[in-house]
Amino acid sequence: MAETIRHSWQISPQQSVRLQRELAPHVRCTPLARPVRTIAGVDCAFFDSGRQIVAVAVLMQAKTLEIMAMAYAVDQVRMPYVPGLLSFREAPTQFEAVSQLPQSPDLVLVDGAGQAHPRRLGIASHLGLWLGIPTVGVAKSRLCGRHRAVGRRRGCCVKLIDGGEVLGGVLRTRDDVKPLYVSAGHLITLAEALKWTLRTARQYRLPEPIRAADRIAGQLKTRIAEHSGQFSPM
DNA sequence: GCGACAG
DNA sequence: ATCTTGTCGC
Repeated sequence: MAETIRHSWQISPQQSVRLQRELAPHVRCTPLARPVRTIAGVDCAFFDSGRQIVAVAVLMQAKTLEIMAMAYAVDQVRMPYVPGLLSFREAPTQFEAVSQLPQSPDLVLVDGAGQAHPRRLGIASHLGLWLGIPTVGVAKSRLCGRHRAVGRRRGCCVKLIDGGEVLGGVLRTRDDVKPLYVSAGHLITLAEALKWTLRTARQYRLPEPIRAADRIAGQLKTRIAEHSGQFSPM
């Protein structure tokens, strides 16, 4: 079975970069080892003036996208947002949320990069190493790499290249809508990552698992803030 | 030194 | 990410 990684999340930016270089070689973009029957989507929202973070994990039936369960975790924000070091800010809480699900997902869709990262360890890959299960990185914008223009129709896709290697695919999930930057996270191939991203993106740009997690996180931050005596005029 | 830069 | 109503276009 896949080995999992454990380390402290509270380290300096310099140590974070060193750790990423150390962990990247452990990521495996190999074919899915088992059929995907359940898929989870994870996303975060910030509140309390950016001092707290809530991560949500939504479990769905892979075929019907019916929601089976939802779990969340709240934490104090300990790291600022630094391009390239996003996982040190959001992954700890996301890991906790996914761990709270009643059952382990066969695949996890993460909002952010996977292999399409300067040091090949975007948040999807990093979270995958911690969970020890397949993950896909689905970013709404580009972190690194270059690519040609993407066809305007749903399903059109072009390679995202950096340093001579294919890091991911720029995929159009809806006609004439800004494409998504998809890359393998861990324990999955790029082709499979693209297939599952397109397959779960029905009538919206984002895959349903991530979209559901995003929406629920937005509702939760407001509810949690109100419950903890913060200002919420009207 | 000058840009670029997931969420 | 977050602050936020209406509005241009198909």
